Amino acid sequence: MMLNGEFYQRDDVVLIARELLGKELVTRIGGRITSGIINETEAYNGVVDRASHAFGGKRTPRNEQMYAAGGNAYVYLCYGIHHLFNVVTNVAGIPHAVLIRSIIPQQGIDTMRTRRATPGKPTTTGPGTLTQALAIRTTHNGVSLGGPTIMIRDAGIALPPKRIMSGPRIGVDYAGPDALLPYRFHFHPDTLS
DNA sequence: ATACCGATTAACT
DNA sequence: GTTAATCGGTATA
Repeated sequence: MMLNGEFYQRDDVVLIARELLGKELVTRIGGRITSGIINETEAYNGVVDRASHAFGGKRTPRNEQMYAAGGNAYVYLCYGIHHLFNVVTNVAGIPHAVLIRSIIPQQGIDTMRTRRATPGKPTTTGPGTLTQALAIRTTHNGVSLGGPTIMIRDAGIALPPKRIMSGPRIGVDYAGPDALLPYRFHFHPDTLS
């Protein structure tokens, strides 16, 4: 059910990004449980990836969590506004991470709508909006993904490889040749029953 | 101490 | 399609 170190601490972050599709991300924050099925991810391949915060072995107070053992959260602020949620992978010392870009709402949909407070706009599509819907903030940087605050579990959803699409990552044009790598994975919400 | 910029979003034209 | 919003991280001094 709940994903564990065996899942997170593997070496292939691109494979993990693909396998996180269809898993359920759950938070229990502010006394409310909210969750959604992950349907878009991006892999960030550590020191050799120009798009990664840890490219070249860079280590700062912000990205320190990327160097922790796989299975916890790396949350940081982008554009001064948006809290972006990443899953740390690989063993301690190897700074791999997977950015969660979109979920399909499951539990606590009313709560998520209230938190978003922007009717007519997607409630959980986009890395900044899903964190708002789930109430994930930079204060959750470093928390375990085994709960009790944030959890990722296998909801038993089978995704045929045919439904999974891949392509270049979003907003990383500055990364030169690495901007073209097919490290983004997603599937269309309609293909989920 | 100061300046520049970003793994984005929403509200515009 | 364009652009303002908004502030921590990082580099430079």
